[in-house]
Amino acid sequence: MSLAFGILGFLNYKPMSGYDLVKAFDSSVEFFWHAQNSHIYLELKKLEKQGYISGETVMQEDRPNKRIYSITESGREKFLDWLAKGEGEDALHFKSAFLMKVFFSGNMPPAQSAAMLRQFKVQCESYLRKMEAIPESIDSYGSDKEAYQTMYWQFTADFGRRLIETFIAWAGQCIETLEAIS
Amino acid sequence: MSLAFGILGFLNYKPMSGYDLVKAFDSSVEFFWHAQNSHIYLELKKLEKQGYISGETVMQEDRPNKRIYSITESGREKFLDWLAKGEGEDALHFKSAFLMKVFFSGNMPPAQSAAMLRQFKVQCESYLRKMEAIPESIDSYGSDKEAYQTMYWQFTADFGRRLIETFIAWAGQCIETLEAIS
DNA sequence: AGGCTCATGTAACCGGTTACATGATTAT
DNA sequence: ATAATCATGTAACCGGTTACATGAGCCT
Repeated sequence: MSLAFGILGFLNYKPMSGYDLVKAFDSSVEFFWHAQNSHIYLELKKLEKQGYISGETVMQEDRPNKRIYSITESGREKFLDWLAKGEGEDALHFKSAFLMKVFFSGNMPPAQSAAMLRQFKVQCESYLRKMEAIPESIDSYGSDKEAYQTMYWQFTADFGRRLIETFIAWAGQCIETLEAIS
Repeated sequence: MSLAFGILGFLNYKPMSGYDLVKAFDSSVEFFWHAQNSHIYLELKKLEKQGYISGETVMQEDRPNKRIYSITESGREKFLDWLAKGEGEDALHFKSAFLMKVFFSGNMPPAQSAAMLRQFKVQCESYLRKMEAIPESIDSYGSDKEAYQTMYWQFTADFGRRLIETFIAWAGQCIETLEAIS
């Protein structure tokens, strides 16, 4: 259900095409909600059929025609309802195949699991460097009157940074422990 | 695919029934891989059909009969292959509807989003208290020769603790920021 | 009498992924 | 020439969830 709310959220800012939405997802919520373009187009059709958004085809000459979607009143209502009610227990819910692998890593030699964790740590570090550019890009994007919107974007970006830092610290300690016993 | 590997991982320790597996998931990997009992039973049938596990019905008098599954050679092979190869980019992948809500929280009054975050923080704190008992329960469960298995269980539990602490610190800072502007 | 533990499932559904397909225009 | 950008989709599949169903024995 959540992709639908993401779409409604973006369309609540302003009308957009499927293509615009793909880019919006990619450049903002990507790290905690990856969306396939195929999925977005599917969901747009569904939301339109349900009356939460309405699309209008815009003819273009030098580019392919496009379909611009706007949120409807009932869509806005649905979105705001979703926003207002807390996630409850689900807020903490997440899935990680990587942690499952760590859980069962007693089945390989410590040297190998240490190598796996070292590789993971390196990945985190390079991801963190990429993330460090995000706060500025948010500030430059949302200027003027949207300032109180961008604050929340900053919050999620900040969480991303903290999460990666936590991963790095944790992996570092696991590696130390593994090195100590071998 | 990952539930399958979780099942193979547990059956690699020792043969178990579906019921045992439900409990095993619940009391160990639950926080990063929740599994429905219906799903586990479904997956067991599938894995048996594929030849990765084999089941044997055990008759009981005072309790319902049960079906004990053991991992096969090809199952063990598949499991170890999965373990050995890294997750690549996917290791960092996760989804959070809660963060999506935060991202769009500019659409409600700051007081309301602050309340949401406060509630979230309280939830985290009570979850953390529950988690603090886990390390001991792991130590008592995996005694003696399994010591080097339990180390990895400790790793994942440790990550869980750090994650929740990160959530708490982050939420605290968000709340402060929100209070400062209102 | 009521609820928990043991024990196993089916059916319908849904959210999301993978793979594939098309085609013009514009920038390098 | 080649690749990227703009722009939109379809079909098959799959992993997982929700809701429901059953029933004996044991504990309080």
